[in-house]
Amino acid sequence: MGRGKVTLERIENTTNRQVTFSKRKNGILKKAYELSVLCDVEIAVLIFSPTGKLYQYASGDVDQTIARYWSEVALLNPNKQSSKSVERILKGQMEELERSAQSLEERLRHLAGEDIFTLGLKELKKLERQLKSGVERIRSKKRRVVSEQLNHLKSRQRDLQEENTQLQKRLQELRDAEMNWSIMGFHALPAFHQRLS
Amino acid sequence: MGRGKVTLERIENTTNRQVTFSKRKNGILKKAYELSVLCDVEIAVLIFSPTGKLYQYASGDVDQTIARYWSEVALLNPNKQSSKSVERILKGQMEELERSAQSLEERLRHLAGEDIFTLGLKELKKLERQLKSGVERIRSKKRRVVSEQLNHLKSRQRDLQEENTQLQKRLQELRDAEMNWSIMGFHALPAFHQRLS
DNA sequence: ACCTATTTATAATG
DNA sequence: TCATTATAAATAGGT
Repeated sequence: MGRGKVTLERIENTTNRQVTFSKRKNGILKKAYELSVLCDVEIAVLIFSPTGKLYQYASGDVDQTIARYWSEVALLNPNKQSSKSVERILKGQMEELERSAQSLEERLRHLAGEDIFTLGLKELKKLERQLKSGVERIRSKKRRVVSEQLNHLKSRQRDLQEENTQLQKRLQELRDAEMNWSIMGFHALPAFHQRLS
Repeated sequence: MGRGKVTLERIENTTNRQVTFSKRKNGILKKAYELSVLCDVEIAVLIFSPTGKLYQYASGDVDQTIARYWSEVALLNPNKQSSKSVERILKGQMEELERSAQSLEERLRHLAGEDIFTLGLKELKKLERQLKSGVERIRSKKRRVVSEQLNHLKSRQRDLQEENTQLQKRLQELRDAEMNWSIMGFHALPAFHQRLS
């Protein structure tokens, strides 16, 4: 919508691209706001400009929307929660736990209902067994949740530690390079480019 | 854009609201796609329909974009209040789970008490004992492990993340400074010393 | 779901 | 970056 028709590919002219970004970003954020008001829905938009700046809109709390997203995704594919974020995995396991607790409760409701006086001893013993195994299932799930939480946090921690080490190293290299320039003049500048890339 | 001008308030007619939601949702997702292509930017859109269904678009990986959002937000407010929100939500769900387990236990106790005269006394008492001790074991273990170890690890993780953010920032500053020298000559060198210190 | 009158977004331009 | 305007695109209301 404009004087020329748009072709759906990266705008090569930098200025045009930035101008278009600015305009369309505002457009999307406005539309997101309108949708949330008109239709009373939860929406979150995250945009990172070419220069890395963050623009966002959220009808409510961004974090809450993200949490909701995680729970939804965890429900949709319970198997793919492998190497993703800690919170997402936690959330998925929570949902699983909740489901199993719910089914147990359902069975309890049944048991506590009017049928209880009609049922014979055998049936009641059977229900007892089911209850026991249900509780045991929950217990083991909780155990698994705890151990997986710890494992994931530990591995995340290891990753961060590793990353920190690399960053420190990089920073030291930059300091070394800078020192070389100070001492030797600026002939080493190209080396700086190499170290940075 | 349509035959009538739109007023920015919740559409009360349910059918209209759903139709409008469907249309505008598609519009926003399309615009998000176009923006990502035209301007080569990272963007993520999360929409939850009135019925709770999730619609989304992300130029790359949603989780990665969310991760980038976290790091950016952490950089903007160093008081790191944002990441606590997710924790709060998860904690709330933990507590909900705990409450549900508690009510489960109560129901079991109640059930056992009522049926004590109808059924085998010994067996029911045994069941109750097992359930009580089982639930209590779960609860205490979870309390101990989650609130202590996990809390500790999470705070360490936050510290590391914070440190990483600072390091990244520092690196970026160095890159910026280097770029200035390339462009403007080396007049800015003293500033480099300041930035490093 | 499809149509089309209208509104809205925005590309080009100054 | 800001304002204008011609035009493309989105969509409200209707079928």
